[in-house]
Amino acid sequence: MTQSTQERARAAIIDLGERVTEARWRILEVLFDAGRPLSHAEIGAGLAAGGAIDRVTLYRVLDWLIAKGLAHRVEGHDRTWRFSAVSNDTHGHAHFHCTHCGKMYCLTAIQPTVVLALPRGFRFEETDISLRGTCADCQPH
Amino acid sequence: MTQSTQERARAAIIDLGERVTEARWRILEVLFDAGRPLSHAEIGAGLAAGGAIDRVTLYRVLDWLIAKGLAHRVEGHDRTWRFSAVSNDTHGHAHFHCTHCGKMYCLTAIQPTVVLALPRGFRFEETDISLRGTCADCQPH
DNA sequence: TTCTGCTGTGCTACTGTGTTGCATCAGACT
DNA sequence: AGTCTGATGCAACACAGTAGCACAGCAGAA
Repeated sequence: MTQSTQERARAAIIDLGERVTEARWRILEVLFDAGRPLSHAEIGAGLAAGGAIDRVTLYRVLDWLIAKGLAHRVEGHDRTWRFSAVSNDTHGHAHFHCTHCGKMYCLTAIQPTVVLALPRGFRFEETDISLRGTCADCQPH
Repeated sequence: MTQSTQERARAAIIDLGERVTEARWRILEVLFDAGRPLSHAEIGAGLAAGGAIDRVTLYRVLDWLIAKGLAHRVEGHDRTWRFSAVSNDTHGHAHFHCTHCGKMYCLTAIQPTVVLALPRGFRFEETDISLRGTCADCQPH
């Protein structure tokens, strides 16, 4: 299992024709394994087992993954970025942020419909829809 | 003009039966004058003219205003909180964040419609809808 | 108006997230 | 294996937000 996501990660970088460094494929592997947006700290914890990677390198690799289209960045409700591997549909899906455990989930299955109109002169670029609540793991019963 | 928002601010605090301190009414006055969500730094700048107020006090007064229902907190795209005076309809409106000048606007006139369904076991509490783009002041022409 | 007690304020110091500069190391190609 | 470019690690920094504690100012009583 781990082997397969590791190979997926390496293959994704090779496909771009970019240098396959340890930091890159290990970080991407963690993102693949998670399947949901992870905070910087969560990624760091996920990497710890196989030997820690420097904080700064982690930030730089994440920026690189985003620039290369392998990851995307979401903002949480706790003023920290979350990073997740890019799946087929990256755009237009909402995120759910659990106020109890802090975990974030992609609501990819759900296509939100937002009806909006802007004041004159405003130019729209992107919409973020985020939900707050408690996730299934954090329900009292 | 300034006189009237100042009096509005003092009156709002008096109505609660709470202590009318300089920090409280001056900060609330700045929020009333702005009419849009302000960052901590913007509020600080707005206060500077009449004598600066300590950073920490500013945070505490803002927390107090929120607790008392006189202000609400919005998150921007730059990982900082924005604070705005509470108007008639506080809930359910979207926010617009200008990627050029960083200013945030409330889209109170617009009632967004979001159609969403959650995975089993998830309990929903609140939705945030935020738009990114360029505001009227920052258009090229 | 002055006194007094409570609580709000300011100062200092700290945490955590994210960034910058620079020397060193390692991946890819020959 | 050798070389070169660019990625990594380290140290230091920037900035938002928070905590503890002593002092000051607001509001009610004398």
